[in-house]
Amino acid sequence: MVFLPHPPLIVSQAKGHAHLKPLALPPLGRPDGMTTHDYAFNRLRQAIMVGAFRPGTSVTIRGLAEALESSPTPVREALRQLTSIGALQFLENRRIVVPHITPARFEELISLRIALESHAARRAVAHLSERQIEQIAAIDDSIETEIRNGDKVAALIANQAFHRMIYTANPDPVAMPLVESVWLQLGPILGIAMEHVTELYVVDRHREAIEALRRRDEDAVAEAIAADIREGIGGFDRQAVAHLLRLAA
Amino acid sequence: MVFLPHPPLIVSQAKGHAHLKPLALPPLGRPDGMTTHDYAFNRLRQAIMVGAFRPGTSVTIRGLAEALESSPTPVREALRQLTSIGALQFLENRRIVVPHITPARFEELISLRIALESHAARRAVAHLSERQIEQIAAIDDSIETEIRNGDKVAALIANQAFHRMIYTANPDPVAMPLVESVWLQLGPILGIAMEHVTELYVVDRHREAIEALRRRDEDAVAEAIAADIREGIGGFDRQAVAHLLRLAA
DNA sequence: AATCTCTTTTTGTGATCACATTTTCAGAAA
DNA sequence: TTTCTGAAAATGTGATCACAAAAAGAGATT
Repeated sequence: MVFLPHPPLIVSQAKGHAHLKPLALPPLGRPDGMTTHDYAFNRLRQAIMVGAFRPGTSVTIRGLAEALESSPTPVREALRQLTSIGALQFLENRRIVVPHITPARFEELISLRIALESHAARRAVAHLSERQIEQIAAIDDSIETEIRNGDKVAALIANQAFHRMIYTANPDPVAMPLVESVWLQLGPILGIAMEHVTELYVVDRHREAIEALRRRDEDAVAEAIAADIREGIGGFDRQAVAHLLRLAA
Repeated sequence: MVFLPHPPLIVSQAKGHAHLKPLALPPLGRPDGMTTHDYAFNRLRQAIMVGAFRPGTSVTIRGLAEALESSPTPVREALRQLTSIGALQFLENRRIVVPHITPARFEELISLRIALESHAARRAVAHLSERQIEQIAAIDDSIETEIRNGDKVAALIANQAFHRMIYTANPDPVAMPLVESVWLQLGPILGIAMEHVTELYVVDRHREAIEALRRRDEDAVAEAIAADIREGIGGFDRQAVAHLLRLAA
């Protein structure tokens, strides 16, 4: 597997949003052999998940094709896939936009995250090896490192890796794609939050979860994950969300 | 909206499965104005959800394009979307197959259905109007009618409509797409089961759910839905699933 | 009969083009 | 200044084609 370097990706916005500065998509290695479509899909997905797009942003097939140095066909496939998992939305008039978020929808998504992830965590406990638990603890350390470095995106990605590593210990991780779908839908507001939050702090439910994993205590793991979400991103109340959305508008 | 009639759809299987008889996809109206891609997606999705494809079946882009009287481009988009929601799988060698199911994966999917749908039901209770509850009761009646008619597919679709109507009462039904993803993944084994189950019987947890809805008792609704799943399709134990998969192989 | 090899066919991929719809925008009219 | 109108540009859609990889099949060899 050879990883080709890739320049930062600048996406020109649709004309109606010309006042917004072009977005720089985080670079992402492209293993050779990977199809153009797959590359486009993963690149966009990653960008949305870490909040590189604002709610309501509209993108165009040709624009992305140009940014990714390819043609409309594979990009359109990638965009269609992204709509299937709730990351994008094809409107009636065929424009492609990042879905808007309302406080109510935000609340639904958080509540769904809690239900889904505490379930996924519970179903993973029995399958985790001691070694895997130590790797999870290591990821948790890296989160704090990234926070100290002030690299919010890196901290966010590490936080997702923490959760993902737990859930995918299950040999049939059927819940993982659904979890990622919810993450993608929360991505845009997360991006806004990161712009307006000066200091990231880590909710220390991770240690609690790791301890519970070591004890193989399914209920405690599920509860720690639920609390982590509730006190983390879930801590935004309706007013805070509405405020953030106003700031971004 | 004009609905055009459409002939039954015969999908020629990939060569390696030539011994299987061609599958007839249930017809589905195509509103004019609907894109070719959308039509292909919905038609295939519906077919998979009601068990028209066996696990392991492989499909080809050109084959489906011919069956749908269109070209590869929109079909490929539809197939890519279907993989995003777990209904299909692109293998390493680029063949497109209906995912295989193992007893363990089946169990995970059922357990996920329970977690997801009892959550979705709970979050819908407060939003259901009296009128909607009566409509749900009417759908439940239609399920029994279809069963008496011996129309398994119609009964299955009505059963899905019953669940869907509850969950989508939520004005932000963010869980619904995830629920449908799980339904799609269970579709193929459901199709096998229907071929080998002579008599459909309805688990009478639906009445229980409806009663709980009338009382606005969220816990009781969630528990009734969970029990409905557990005692319905979830009632297959590992042995039964393994047996069914052997029969289909 | 089973295995290997080489040719033929099938299949997924992605670029391109024509078409219809939508959006944008300049200029006229109120 | 605001609103309306029509031409020009941009955009999504879907069919087609060339290419490379994979699968299938025929024939030879063991």
